[in-house]
Amino acid sequence: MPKLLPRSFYLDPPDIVARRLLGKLIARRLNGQSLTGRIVEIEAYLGLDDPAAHAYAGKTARNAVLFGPPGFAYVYFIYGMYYCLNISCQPEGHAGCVLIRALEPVKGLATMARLRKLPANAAPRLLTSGPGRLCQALDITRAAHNGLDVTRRPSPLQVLDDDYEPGLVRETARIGISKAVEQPLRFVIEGNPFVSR
DNA sequence: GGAGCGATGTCCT
DNA sequence: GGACATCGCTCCG
Repeated sequence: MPKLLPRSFYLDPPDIVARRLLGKLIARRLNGQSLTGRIVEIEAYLGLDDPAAHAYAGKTARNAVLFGPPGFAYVYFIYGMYYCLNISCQPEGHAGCVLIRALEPVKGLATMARLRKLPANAAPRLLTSGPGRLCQALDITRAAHNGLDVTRRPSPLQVLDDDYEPGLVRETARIGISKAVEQPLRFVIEGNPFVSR
């Protein structure tokens, strides 16, 4: 039986937490069904000293969750179309987070395909490989999930540990940003086909 | 299989 | 007004 990750799991700096979250499960409870995916790609965003982070400019209404306690979902709307899922890290007052960039779909693939508006037999790679895609596949929105505690039971959004051991972890530069591009704060499971692009 | 680009809402300057 | 932690579509080879 997978274990719910406790709040203490998220107390450390984002790069530590990001690496440690690889291989863990995101479980989305939707209409009595469980949509589950394994984290295979993730990025760390630091606080006030990371120009690429949303928290860089200081606390605003949008990013307030980042400055709160660890273990809470930070969901934001991007490019007028997509949502991205983050989890806050570090003690209250420290604005670190991790961005979930890709999942390996585990359970509920047919529902994920429907939510992505793809045919039921669509390639699994198209379901959750990318931060915008995985939010669509799991029906994660800012209105419903921003500020949600992911360490609580029950919850529509949880992070679980099923003792899966990821193989080799590769560390790379982050994707899609224009500032602090050189920092190696992206972590992927080496060779996993569900890593984005 | 890769480069180029348009779609489209929200927030900050 | 511009930037934006994206995606899917074209067009080209």
